[in-house]
Amino acid sequence: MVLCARGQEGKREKVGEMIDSETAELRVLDAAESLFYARGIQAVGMDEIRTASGVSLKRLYRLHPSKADLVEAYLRRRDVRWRRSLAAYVDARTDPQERILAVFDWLHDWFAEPDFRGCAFVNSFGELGATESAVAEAARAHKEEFFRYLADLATAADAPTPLADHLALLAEGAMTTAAIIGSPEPAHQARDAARLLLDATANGDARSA
Amino acid sequence: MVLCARGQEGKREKVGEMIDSETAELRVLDAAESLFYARGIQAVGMDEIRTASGVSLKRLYRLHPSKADLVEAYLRRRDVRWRRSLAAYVDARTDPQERILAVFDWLHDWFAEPDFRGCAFVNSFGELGATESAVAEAARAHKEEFFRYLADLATAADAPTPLADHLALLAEGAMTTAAIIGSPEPAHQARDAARLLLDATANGDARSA
DNA sequence: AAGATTTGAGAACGATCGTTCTCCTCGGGG
DNA sequence: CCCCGAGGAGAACGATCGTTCTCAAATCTT
Repeated sequence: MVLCARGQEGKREKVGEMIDSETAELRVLDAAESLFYARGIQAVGMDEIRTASGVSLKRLYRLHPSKADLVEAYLRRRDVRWRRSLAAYVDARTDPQERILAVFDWLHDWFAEPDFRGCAFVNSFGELGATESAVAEAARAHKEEFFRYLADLATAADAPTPLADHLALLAEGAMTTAAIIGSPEPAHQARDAARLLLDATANGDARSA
Repeated sequence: MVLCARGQEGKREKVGEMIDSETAELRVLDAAESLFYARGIQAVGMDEIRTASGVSLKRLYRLHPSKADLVEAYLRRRDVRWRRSLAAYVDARTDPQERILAVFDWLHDWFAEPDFRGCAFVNSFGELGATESAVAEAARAHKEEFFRYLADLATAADAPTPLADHLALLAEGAMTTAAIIGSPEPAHQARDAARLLLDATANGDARSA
């Protein structure tokens, strides 16, 4: 993944201000993530990423030969970090039903962050999904991974298969609703709904007309 | 709302090719809706809307003095047409619970349309919500109206207040999920979940720990 | 019928942006 | 000590886009 053949020993370690390729890449990805997520992809120019990261344009284009490449790197990294953060939070609980509900607690914490602006993949899909197929594919893959994770949590709780789909819809709806109305409250509502669905199926499905 | 003082009688009716202001506005809005929805707002230039609508740039800018103005008109019209279409579909049913479930049937029909690409407001919000506050506000207002409609359906079915929020999250989640995975199936899943929630509360809330 | 006015088609303008190029600096090897 | 290649800062280039302007044709007014 790293473009320049990271290092026959310390060929270019220079002094003081000089930064090596790995930290340059980190700074670029940090800047790209902050800016792309906060303002949208098309609203952020490469020059702004250069300024925010402190990396020269030349090096920026050596690390990512095009903006499309940088966008893909941004989405890739956002996907793994987002899912890792969620999994770390859920792993603090042991009871299978509690682990499912913890997903919505984690969502609430996320929604309450001051710079929360919805799901980066939904936003990117809405902006570029029709034009850049790589973005559409990244969003699809991210949601698929997330849904698979929910499905694993559901089967661990002995919940029937469709429940995982229902949880996914609640979580997904909470994300976009929280973003648009600007409140973390949908996380609580989604958690309540998830609780009802868990209880309804646990108590035997009394589905009368 | 109409800019040019629509008509001391037929002041400008010309012949043949000439089109009057009302049909020009319709053609512009049709073109804007198709293009903005299909490809995103920033990906469509004013020149393309001119070509698609067959209206001259001058007239286009007389009807909508800026692209931002056209975008707001697009969102306004999309909001009322979308909600009108949904209400017409739901009004074909009389049973209060059936009316709630009909929302998800309507969603399924929408998702199955070949050019379905998610909720126009979610997409616009993701693309421009951080930059253009009018877009963010339009999305918020649209979701609020939709949620109010669901709340009315829920109270008509004697459902407890939080159920309306749960239905909203399911519908919202189904929209973005259907868009990203490219399948209308989430509508069925959301309908199933709604059904479970309706039954769970109808049968008395058996919430045990 | 003739001048005033409006319109459409499209060129033009200015700004922005992705990408590349230039120039200058700086460190290392003879 | 002097050439050399690499790197940084930023100018430059080409394309796109929102918006305005030009100019000629067509219409309305009188």
